[in-house]
Amino acid sequence: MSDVGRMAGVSAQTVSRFFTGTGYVGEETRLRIQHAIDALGYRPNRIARNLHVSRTDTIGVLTVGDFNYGSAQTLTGMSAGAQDADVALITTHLEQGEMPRPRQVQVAIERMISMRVDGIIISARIEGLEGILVETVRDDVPVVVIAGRPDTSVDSIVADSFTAGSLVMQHLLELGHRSIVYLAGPVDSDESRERERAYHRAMSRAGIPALPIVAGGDWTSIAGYNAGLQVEFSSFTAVFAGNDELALGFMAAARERGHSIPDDFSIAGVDDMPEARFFAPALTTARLDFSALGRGAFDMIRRRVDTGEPQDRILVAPQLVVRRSTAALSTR
Amino acid sequence: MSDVGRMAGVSAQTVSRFFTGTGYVGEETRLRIQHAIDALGYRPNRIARNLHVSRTDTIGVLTVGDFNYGSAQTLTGMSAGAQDADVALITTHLEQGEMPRPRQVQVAIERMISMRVDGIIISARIEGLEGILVETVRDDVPVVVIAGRPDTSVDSIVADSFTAGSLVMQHLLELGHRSIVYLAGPVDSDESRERERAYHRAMSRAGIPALPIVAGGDWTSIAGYNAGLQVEFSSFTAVFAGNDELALGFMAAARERGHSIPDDFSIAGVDDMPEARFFAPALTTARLDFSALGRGAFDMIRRRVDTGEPQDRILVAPQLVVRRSTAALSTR
DNA sequence: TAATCAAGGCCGACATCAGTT
DNA sequence: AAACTGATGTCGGCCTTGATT
Repeated sequence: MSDVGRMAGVSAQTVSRFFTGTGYVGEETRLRIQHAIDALGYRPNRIARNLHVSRTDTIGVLTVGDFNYGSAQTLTGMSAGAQDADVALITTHLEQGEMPRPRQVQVAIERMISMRVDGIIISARIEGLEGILVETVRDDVPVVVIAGRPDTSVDSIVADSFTAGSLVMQHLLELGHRSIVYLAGPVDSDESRERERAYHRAMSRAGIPALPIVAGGDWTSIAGYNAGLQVEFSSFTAVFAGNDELALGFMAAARERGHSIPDDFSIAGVDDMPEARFFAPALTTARLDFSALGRGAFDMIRRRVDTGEPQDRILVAPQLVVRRSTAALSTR
Repeated sequence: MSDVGRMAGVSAQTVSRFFTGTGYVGEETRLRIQHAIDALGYRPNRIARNLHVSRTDTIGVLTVGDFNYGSAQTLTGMSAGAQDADVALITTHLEQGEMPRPRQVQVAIERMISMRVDGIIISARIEGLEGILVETVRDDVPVVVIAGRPDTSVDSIVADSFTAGSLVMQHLLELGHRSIVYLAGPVDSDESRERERAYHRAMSRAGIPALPIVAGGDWTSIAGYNAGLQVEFSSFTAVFAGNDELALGFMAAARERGHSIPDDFSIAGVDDMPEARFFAPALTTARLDFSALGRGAFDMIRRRVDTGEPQDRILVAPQLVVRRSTAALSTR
């Protein structure tokens, strides 16, 4: 910076003013400085700046597990927000290994704080997160959590899985189905549990005994496929799948075993990933706008950073999309 | 830091040594310092550190366009590398809008350099990238590009689309197909063009006139679907789809129009996304290991940062996965 | 008085070198 | 000599104060 100043015949302080816009810089001086910057190929050092300034225009993002449609879209949404706000995202991605995850999370957060991020978005359900937050974050930095369960003390945003499940269940019930089974996602997923809760409530409200939950284990199509290989097809007429991928795998297994959809049973998922409408048959599903979710999370952390005030929990509303995989129960 | 020193009864300098591991710190002093750190909840400020140290342990990642299976997996791979190497990723995601993209890219790179990243990974084909690199990066920071065309002057890594295409074409030809059509991805995509090149070479080597390219427009299943609505089905017996998603959409359109696969025609894609094996029918495809691609890109930029030497271009090898969507040409 | 610019201190760490047991 | 520790200067900006036109 002093080089630039020297070349432009002014002090380094004036060059600083040139960049920050603080104080006055003469028109002619401004030109000379700009000229010197170009000539020298000078680039301001954000690090030095951030040492002084409290805000770094940087948000930390923590994600866990493989990117599926939902999490990738969520990240896209956050990135869009960051782009618009001219903020940099520092992303840390943790695998879902057997390693002591809480420790990893702690280390990751610790480093983000070390880098003086303005805020942190945690885009995953993490076991014992509250404890980590209390112990590690200690209000040093605002945190927004994208997670199913309303964590009491933290700002949070989430796709409304319960309503999504309710929409699907209502649809299946209206079609006349009574033997409905829930194909679950990961057991430790709030989203899956919320959808399951919707399942149970819908069943009990309809006065139908709930069927045993079919466990997928994770959100992948493979899990759905494996579930479909083991399940007893005579026990149900409709499947509520925790997400579209599970539904896809399940349908493939059903096909292999000689069952046709929706003639033999109906099936519906959650998410409405772009591929869902091209499944065979096209999948009925509850659409979730993950891009808006990510965007919302980013906006939320920003507001929190700006105002310092706690933010109201946000639920991203689902929308039922009816396609060919669900049909009225045939009276056979 | 000086607070910690004061509390532990030592100078700030000794505390610094405590963290960096440089020089000697007495056993007992070490304990006192650790104690003070815990008591004060002190966290070292990486920003201040980076002001001094040349390496920031930070890599910038630039991505463009929506996350599909490939790009999401690539990001996962890079993140895994970063996690292992204890490096932070600063990600910037640009939408594929009509905005003057080169300008956006330039701004994004400029900011990364301002943040003093150790290196930059550009995970996309970008129009006029070489110019931007020359003009903006100016050797200030190493760059690795994930892109289809061997950019002469830059380190690069890419999935071997040409071989992938060749594998698929060889498979289709061996099945007896001669009327094969290529369902293209984005016109400005090197990957799609490489696959198309493989198509043309395979056809000419087999002494068969190439059929007109069917344009998808982008990589999405919707593009494949639209193409499938317009195409003349009597003109081919096999389809080489630029990727799995295009194939999915195309199959859905074919189904709608009363064609069955692989009886009426065969189809194969590229990628082997996890869903591909559950398509109806299961999709033959050339598997690409995007996770390894991302991992390789990260390792490459690290080596470049460490050694300063140009890295050899890496091609990630594909692998043919034969499933039910392709069958021998029936002699009708 | 208003516009413009310079000097010096400081942010929080680290390197160097000198000093102490 | 070896193990340890402290003082000083520096990284590259920004802020405050004060001087100059």
